[in-house]
Amino acid sequence: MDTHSKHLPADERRAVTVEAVVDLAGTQNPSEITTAAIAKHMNLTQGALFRHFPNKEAIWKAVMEWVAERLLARIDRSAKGIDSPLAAMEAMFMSHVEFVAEHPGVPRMIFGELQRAEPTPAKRMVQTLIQRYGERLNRLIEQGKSNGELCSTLDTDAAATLFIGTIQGLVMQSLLAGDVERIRRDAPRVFAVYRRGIGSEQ
Amino acid sequence: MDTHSKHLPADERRAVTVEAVVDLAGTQNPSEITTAAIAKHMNLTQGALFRHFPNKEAIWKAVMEWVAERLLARIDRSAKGIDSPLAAMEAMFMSHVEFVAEHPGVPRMIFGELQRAEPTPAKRMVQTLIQRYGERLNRLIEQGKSNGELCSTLDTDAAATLFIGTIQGLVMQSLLAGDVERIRRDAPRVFAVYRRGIGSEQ
DNA sequence: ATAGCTAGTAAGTGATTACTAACTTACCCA
DNA sequence: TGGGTAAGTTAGTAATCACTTACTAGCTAT
Repeated sequence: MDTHSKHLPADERRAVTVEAVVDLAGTQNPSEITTAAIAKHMNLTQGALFRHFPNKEAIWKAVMEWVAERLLARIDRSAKGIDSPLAAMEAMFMSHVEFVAEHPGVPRMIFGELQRAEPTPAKRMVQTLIQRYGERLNRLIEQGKSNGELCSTLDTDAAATLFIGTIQGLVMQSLLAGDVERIRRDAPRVFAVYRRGIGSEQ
Repeated sequence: MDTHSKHLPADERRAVTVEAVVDLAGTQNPSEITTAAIAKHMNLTQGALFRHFPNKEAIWKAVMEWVAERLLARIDRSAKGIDSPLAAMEAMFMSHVEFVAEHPGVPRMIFGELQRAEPTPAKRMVQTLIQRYGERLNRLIEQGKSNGELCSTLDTDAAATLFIGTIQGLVMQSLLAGDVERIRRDAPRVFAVYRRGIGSEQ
């Protein structure tokens, strides 16, 4: 695992770099992560980073690619084989929460990237990530409506916005309390309220 | 209004500074707002800022004080005289949304401040702001439960978390679309889903 | 009117930043 | 086994940052 070999092939070094950034974002403000801090965290000199990335922007792009890939794969896997759209949404929610609890830096990076004024490559990556996320949600919600599991008069877009906001609210609470674990504990209770808001039964 | 008088009394100059920061945060990443940018935006030299604030941290503290004061006053005023707890919550929600639409930089500053690692004065101010916000919500939700307007088995903390998350979700959507106006348009539809999640009737 | 003070300017300072360039080390294959 | 290359180190660079200092302009009270 943590082979103490210095010289790593370029692709491995890039992967390690991405993980270092994700790691650092878990404990400090993403916008304050310097290339020196990244290098130090992976026992490398700062200059060596620029053998593998043309500039810092490219590092952020790679990081957001990593996030988009892993998060979408995770929620897809969690919902796979679940027939009930509502149950699939719950599985997506919980696996998303689990992902965030494992990588607390992720929601910070996403939000931080979104509020950039300039359309950086990393920002565009985040935008397509959330767009794809939204597509999956919309599909499930529509299925649930025709299925009868979800309220037939439900506003699909509003429900999708609220789904993501629900997670965002959990993240804020964990930031407030300075306690990442809290997000795992609160997630089922908050999702229960959300489910009631979109469900048909009662 | 925009008196072109240079020399301003200290307290007025501080107020103008705070407004400049709130303004700038509406169009650029709060963590990238420099003292030079602040000064330029208010037609002042950068050095002059330090006549009125000991350091940049103090500027941020003043800004978050401004936000906390105005936001809490706004939601208090909106809910005042409304007997129904649920109606009061809706009024709070809409006035909060209105506040955010007027000052799009506010949620960015709040989130940005929250994810600071060090407990800066500004961060503490945000924490007490959200704490007070939460108290008001908890009170209303409890009232609504005993009142019969809200589901009697509702998880109060979860409902409060989701209330804030609902707004956070709207903010994310507006950041994604790069369209602040969107938040006003979507707010009623998203709140309707939330209301269904906490309400008793159906 | 002018002295005293407040507010503003201009030009710095050192620290920190992303990025570079010259040199060195380790790996791999002919 | 030695030569070429990929990867790492060291010591820079210019730019930018928050903050300071020496000086100046303007308001106000005696």
